[in-house]
Amino acid sequence: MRAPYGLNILDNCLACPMREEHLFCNLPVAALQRLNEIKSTAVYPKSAMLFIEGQQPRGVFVLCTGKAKLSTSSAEGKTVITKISEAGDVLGLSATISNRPYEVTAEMIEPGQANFITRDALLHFLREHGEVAVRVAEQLSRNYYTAYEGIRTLGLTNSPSERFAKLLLGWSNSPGNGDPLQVKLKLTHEEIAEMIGTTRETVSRLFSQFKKKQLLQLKGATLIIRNKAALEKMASS
Amino acid sequence: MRAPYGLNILDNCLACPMREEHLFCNLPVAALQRLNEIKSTAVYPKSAMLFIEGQQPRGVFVLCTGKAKLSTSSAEGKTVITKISEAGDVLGLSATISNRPYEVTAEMIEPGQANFITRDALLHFLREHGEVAVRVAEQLSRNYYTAYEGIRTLGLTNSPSERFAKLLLGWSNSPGNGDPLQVKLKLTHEEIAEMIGTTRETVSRLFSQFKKKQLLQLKGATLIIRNKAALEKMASS
DNA sequence: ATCGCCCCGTGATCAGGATCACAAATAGCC
DNA sequence: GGCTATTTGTGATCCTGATCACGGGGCGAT
Repeated sequence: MRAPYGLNILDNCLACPMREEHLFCNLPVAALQRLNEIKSTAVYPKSAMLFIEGQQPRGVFVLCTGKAKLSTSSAEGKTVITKISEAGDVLGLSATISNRPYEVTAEMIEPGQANFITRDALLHFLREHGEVAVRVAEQLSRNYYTAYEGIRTLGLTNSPSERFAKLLLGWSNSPGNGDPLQVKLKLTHEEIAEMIGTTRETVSRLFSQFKKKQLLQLKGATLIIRNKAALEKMASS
Repeated sequence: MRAPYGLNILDNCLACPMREEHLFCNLPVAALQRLNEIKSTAVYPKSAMLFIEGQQPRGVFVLCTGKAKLSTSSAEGKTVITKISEAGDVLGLSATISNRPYEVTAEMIEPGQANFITRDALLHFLREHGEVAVRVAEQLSRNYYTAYEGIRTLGLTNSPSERFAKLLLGWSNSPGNGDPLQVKLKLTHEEIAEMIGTTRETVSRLFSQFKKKQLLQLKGATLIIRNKAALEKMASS
């Protein structure tokens, strides 16, 4: 098996090591077998676009490895990142289900593999396998909750510092990862700014301030949280 | 049939005059009949709470008549209104499906009737009637899109005036209603502020400015849009 | 090594809203 | 019809973060 971009390919969903943790992948064998037949697999380099905001939905992408950022932009070039997707996420689901244009752009920020399922194949598949439709509804609910959290933080929180604190805590409470106080930074200040609705400069200043206040520390690209309690107080202020 | 709060009760979904326009109500007769059996009907006065953010989901409400506002609040009492729900909307769906706490508070702002379906009954119903599960997925996708729009406007738009213009245009393009240039105002400035993430005072000033600029006009509680083109330019600026 | 490109840090300025504080107006309500 | 409670208009002040500007640093290509 070729390994472009230095990655191993997971060709068979049934043999996928992460199958169990992934909502959409942890299916009855029969369904998964069928899924395995209708999917096509590809590996993407960094900054590859899986799909672009406004395109007619071609189908869904199941992210197997790597990370992607989901973003939306305004006419004037301002951008918001709505989510950093990780392995196991299903991208483009709501657009594909409802047959409306993709509402976000999905761009790889870490190279990885994604399985693609065309809209037609997916719809057929869902009709055949009712139990999967429930998964779809679950995933949609999840997406909704995430979007919803976004609204809460953007709407209820007018200070960038508060949102910044929230973001840092979100990273440190990363799921599965036992509350690490160290996080590898993978986003540029610009991208962080796009996540919390502020500017690059402000993010830069926030890092400075937070360092000065002993809330955090930077070792190269590793972020160390020094005073979690204080961050939590800021975040919920 | 009693008519509390001056409203007629729609007791039978099959005979509902608005059945066709409502995504969740326009079902095959067999399914609707069953739905009719498992629902319970109630009429709510203004400012009645259907459910409150954080509560365990008891089930869903199908709004038959009237309007409700969906909102979420922070610890410090700041509030965002995420949506004004109209007849035909299904409230509490994602929370009920995923069995997570209601993520918003639903409060009637115009008295009306709602049919309630318990979580258990709904889940049974969905299993029996697969075609309805598709409706649910559709409705969830819809909700997602709405939430998503919220993020876009809150995140990409930092000026209240822009968001205000957007809101006005949203009203004037109200669905089904052939682009009326007149809209009956039903929200207080405070509530409008909560929709566009600003303060009551700013909304007041925005109305003044927009009137001065001949963009709109007020006749009592009726809003008349005077210069739609200009509003559109502001909204997409 | 050198160039060029993208990131990052930080200063100076500036404006738009948040906030506070009243007064006027309106809407319900008995 | 009058009375209270809510809603609205508007002024004054203040302050945060957006914007502009520029220099330094890292890193990959050639």
